[in-house]
Amino acid sequence: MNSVKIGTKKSRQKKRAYHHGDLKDQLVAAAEAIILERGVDGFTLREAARRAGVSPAAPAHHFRDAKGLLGEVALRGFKAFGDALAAGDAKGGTDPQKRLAEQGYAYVDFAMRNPARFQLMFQHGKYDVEYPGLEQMGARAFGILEGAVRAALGLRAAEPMTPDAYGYLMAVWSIVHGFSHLTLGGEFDKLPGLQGGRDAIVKTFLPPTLRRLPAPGR
Amino acid sequence: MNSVKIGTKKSRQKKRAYHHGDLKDQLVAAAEAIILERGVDGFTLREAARRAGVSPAAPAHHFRDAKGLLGEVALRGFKAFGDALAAGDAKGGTDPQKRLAEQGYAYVDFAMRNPARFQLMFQHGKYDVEYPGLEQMGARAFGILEGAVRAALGLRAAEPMTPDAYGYLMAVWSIVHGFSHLTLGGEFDKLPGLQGGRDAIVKTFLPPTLRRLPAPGR
DNA sequence: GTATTATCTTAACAACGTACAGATCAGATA
DNA sequence: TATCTGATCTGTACGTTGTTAAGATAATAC
Repeated sequence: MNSVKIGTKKSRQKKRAYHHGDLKDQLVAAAEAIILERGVDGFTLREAARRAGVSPAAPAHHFRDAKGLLGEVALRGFKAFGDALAAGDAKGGTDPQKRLAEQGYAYVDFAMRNPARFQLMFQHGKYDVEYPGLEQMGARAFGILEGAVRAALGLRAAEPMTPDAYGYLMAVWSIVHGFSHLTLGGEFDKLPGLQGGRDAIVKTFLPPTLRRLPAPGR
Repeated sequence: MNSVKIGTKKSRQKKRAYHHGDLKDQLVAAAEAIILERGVDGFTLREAARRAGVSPAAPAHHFRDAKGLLGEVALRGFKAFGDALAAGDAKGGTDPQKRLAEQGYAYVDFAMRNPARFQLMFQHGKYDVEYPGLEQMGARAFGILEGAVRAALGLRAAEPMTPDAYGYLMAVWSIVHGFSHLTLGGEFDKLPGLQGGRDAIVKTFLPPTLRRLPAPGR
């Protein structure tokens, strides 16, 4: 009845071949699913291997150890995070204050849409911080935020950041990060009048919060 | 030569008695030492038992499980945290803005002085959130912060919090919490000109950050 | 003094991360 | 085509973890 495709290299085979063919990516996908379902602490390398259908020793050929696999997850997280911040920045157009506000919203929005990834990314003990490319990907995301702060303060690219600029940057970063962290931690859940889930909370309270960001004094 | 005190109930004995006598507190002390040395993830129940000089099964008579022990640690953390916030509040005197700023400083200062405890307290998955007394101790600490916000907005105790008041509260909480979390996470370490350790960072940059807190609009 | 209860030990179990040796397969070389 | 080489995966095993069950010991109550 059904036509059967067999044995071609890329076709889905009922019985998995001895060689998996796509193990690395599937381990990453499994890891992301696990931390989403069970939290960052709920991750185990063996469970990831189980979901990919391989033995517990198989991942070692693609990642140095469990923290290495989570390093790859963090790397992809910072990539997506940077992209989200850049998109927010672009959405802000030429108005420096709007760029900053849009980036702030994008920051929190990313955390809401990627809770497990976000929480992993800021738990340095959980993954291999030396994982190749990770540091620069994090620096890239940070740089996008710094760019908007520089613009808001009228600093050119060559100009060094002033102490006041650093203070401003830290204040902006602190407020969006704190908001994200507290929301994901459920700390705001106790507050009454916040029915409607996290999205509603963000939509309701983030704009006025960002509006409270200090105007640049320069 | 030496006079020997033996067998009195409270005296330190070279060979520990079969009954420990002070196991619960020593387990808590050991747990706090471990998370300080090795991070929250570095904690193991067996290591805590080892340091207290008892078998791995002994803690079960004082705490339901490992998360229960960390629940006690978190409980004591929230107690000390609330005390610190209250002290800051008192230091602010009668000026509502000063009360709030002093509490903000106390918030960050607590995190800097109790990094492991602070990080544990805001990692709900790590400890038993149902641990007796924990929820109310957390609510107490939160209430102290809310009190200063109410005062800053001129709200009486009986008066309900307005949506704007909640927004203000969340902004204040977010900024001090985000600052604490990012500092402890080492995220600010990359920023140049911040040599001198965390204490220096706080002393230099927290005051201007707090000065950027929005004035109450009422 | 005896019984009860609280406290601790010993022993065991399943799950974990990881290392090691060997099996299997893909692709290059000849 | 045949063989070799390296990459990929399995099977097995070791030490560590949290937790439980059964028994030993000491403090307390009666």
